[in-house]
Amino acid sequence: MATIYHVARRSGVSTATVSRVMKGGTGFSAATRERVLAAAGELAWVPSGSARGLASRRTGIVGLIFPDLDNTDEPGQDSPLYFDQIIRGAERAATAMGDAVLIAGSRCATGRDLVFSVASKVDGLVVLAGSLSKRDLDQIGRSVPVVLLADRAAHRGMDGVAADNRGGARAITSHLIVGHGYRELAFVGGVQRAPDSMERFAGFRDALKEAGLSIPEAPAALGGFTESGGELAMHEILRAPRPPEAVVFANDQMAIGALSTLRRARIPVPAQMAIAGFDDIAAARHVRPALTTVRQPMRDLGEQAVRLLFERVAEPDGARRAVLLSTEVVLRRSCGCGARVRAGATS
Amino acid sequence: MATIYHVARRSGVSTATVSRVMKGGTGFSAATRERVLAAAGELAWVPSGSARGLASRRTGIVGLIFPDLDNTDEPGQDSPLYFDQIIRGAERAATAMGDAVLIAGSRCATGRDLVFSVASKVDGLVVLAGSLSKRDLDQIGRSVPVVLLADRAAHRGMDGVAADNRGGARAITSHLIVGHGYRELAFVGGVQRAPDSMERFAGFRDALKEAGLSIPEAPAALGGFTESGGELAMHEILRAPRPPEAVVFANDQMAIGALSTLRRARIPVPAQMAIAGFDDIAAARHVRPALTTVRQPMRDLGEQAVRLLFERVAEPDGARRAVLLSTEVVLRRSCGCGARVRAGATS
DNA sequence: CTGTCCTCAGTAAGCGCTTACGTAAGCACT
DNA sequence: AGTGCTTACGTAAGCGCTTACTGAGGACAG
Repeated sequence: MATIYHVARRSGVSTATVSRVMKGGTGFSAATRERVLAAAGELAWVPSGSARGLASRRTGIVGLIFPDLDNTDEPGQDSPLYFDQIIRGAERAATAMGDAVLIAGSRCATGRDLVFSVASKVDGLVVLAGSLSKRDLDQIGRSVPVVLLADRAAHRGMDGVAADNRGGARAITSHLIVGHGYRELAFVGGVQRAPDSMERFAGFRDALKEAGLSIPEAPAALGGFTESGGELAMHEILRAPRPPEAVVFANDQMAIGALSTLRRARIPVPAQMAIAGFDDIAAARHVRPALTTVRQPMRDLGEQAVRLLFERVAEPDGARRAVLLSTEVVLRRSCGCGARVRAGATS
Repeated sequence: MATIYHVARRSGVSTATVSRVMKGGTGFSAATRERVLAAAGELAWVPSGSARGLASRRTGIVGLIFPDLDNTDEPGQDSPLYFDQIIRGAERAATAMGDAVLIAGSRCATGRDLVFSVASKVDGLVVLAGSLSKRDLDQIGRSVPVVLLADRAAHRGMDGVAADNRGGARAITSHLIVGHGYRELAFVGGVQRAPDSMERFAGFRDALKEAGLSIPEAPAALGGFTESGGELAMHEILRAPRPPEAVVFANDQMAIGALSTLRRARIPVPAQMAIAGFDDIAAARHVRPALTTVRQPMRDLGEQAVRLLFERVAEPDGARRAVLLSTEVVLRRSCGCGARVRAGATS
């Protein structure tokens, strides 16, 4: 394999000049530049990323840590976390700065080690909520800059970006109340104490309070964030002496499961019961009735997180920042809206 | 930031020993090991990936090049290429070997440069079909091992893995003919000369020939792989004096678009016209009628590609290999099947 | 003619690891 | 005591770049 020395010799300059040309800075003539580039081309030389990284203390890579990339979803199922959109957003922001994105799931066999190995290869890390224990997070934070993604509680001294779950849930619930006049609403959570679910429930309660309706202490049911969980949750709700007019789910998957249950029970949606989800996964448009939901700006989340990371890398001691991205209510049939209309954004 | 020297001094050993301990090999006592690990922990030391890479000529990273990660899909739309599944498969295989995955899209502003920059940071590259020109591919291939993903034509001297598009299309078309007795079939392609589309069309023709039916020269229409393209293609097909009984689409997106057109035209599916897609995207289960389609083993593709890459890295001069992964017909309502049943795999 | 500044380019000292090689000590067996 | 093997560890030479420093030469002002 060719090295910078070969290229330098072949083009008759020093390695310093080759380096300068490759970095694209200044300090060389046009003629020199051409000679160097020609030599590099002829030798098919690609500067070693490792050597560059070592000498310049910048790898040109940002890391993205997911909780469980390696999960065993049925193929053909949506991932509840929209990994791909986040990755794309991150990739876009990184590419704009000439960086690449290294990804890793933390929940696999060798997860923890992997994370540390990734940390050693990057200039900074974007960590999704739930990927790391507080301890590991702290430890990692001591060796590279970290931005938390979708972690409601900005960790001590770390930057964070998240979607406005609470505002989104409030907005969609208000739409149900104000736009359609429902007075009996229920909320279905994912799993006990899941931060996303709790925030969305808080937003749900905000809207009820605002409308002067009575506020439940806890979600009417829990569905584990899955379709089948949503089916069961809906069964539970139907068992109540007086089922609600509308129910808000903590994510789309559960809402879609609930739709199946309702179809089987021959309960017309939205005529007899209105349904709303959260996330706007791809399937939400395709189920019948199409699902009213709240869109999370997943791609923007990834993009902003990486931007924040760059800022932190450039200025390690700047003030920490917590960015909150607004969500968007997407109105479809399941809430009772006739046409597909989009409401404004929250916050 | 701590270095190996600090750790060595603190634990009273040489850097060589620290290195050996970190690599997890042999050549040190248990007591030494503990001392080193303790020192490393106290100093929050993470070995520099760059330095490691430079000294050992292994970065522990595999690269994944996509054509257009940075595309501007509507959020909430499926990506036609199942990027996330491929990424997961790749990540799984890489993680199993202790490696991480670096991803990059090649079609963005700085795409080409990015690809070369990625090439310099990895031990090998998995390149998706359509990401690189033959020239660039050759050039990259001269500096790192490359495995082609989903590229029908294994490039000179490169390993490749792909799904059995032709076999899958043949299988699903045969099902339409043999299973349901349709004799008038049409095929809708994506874009002119798109390799995937052409292979699937070839499989479609195989099945017709096998059944002794007359074989069209070209697809009945082209839909550009998008939903709206599928809607238009179906309009075109309906304009024919005698529309077919069944139509096979080169991907699910177009088939789903076609379903919309048919619903609006009040043509019952599958009663009056049967529909089949290709890919088994998430939405295929959710549209009504649910879409009969062919599942591509996307995750396996990613996994196999990375495995192949490791083999090539380990043995640079071994014989090149081309792996063909079988596809699976997924029967749902849109072809005329009553219940959701799964047929066997192809090839 | 001298001093100053600017441009283009070379010299060489690292960057933080890995690893080939060397050494010393311990042990078993002559 | 000598030989040979094994284990445990240190020495030091890189790996292929970047960059601070230095310098040569030319342009230009005084």
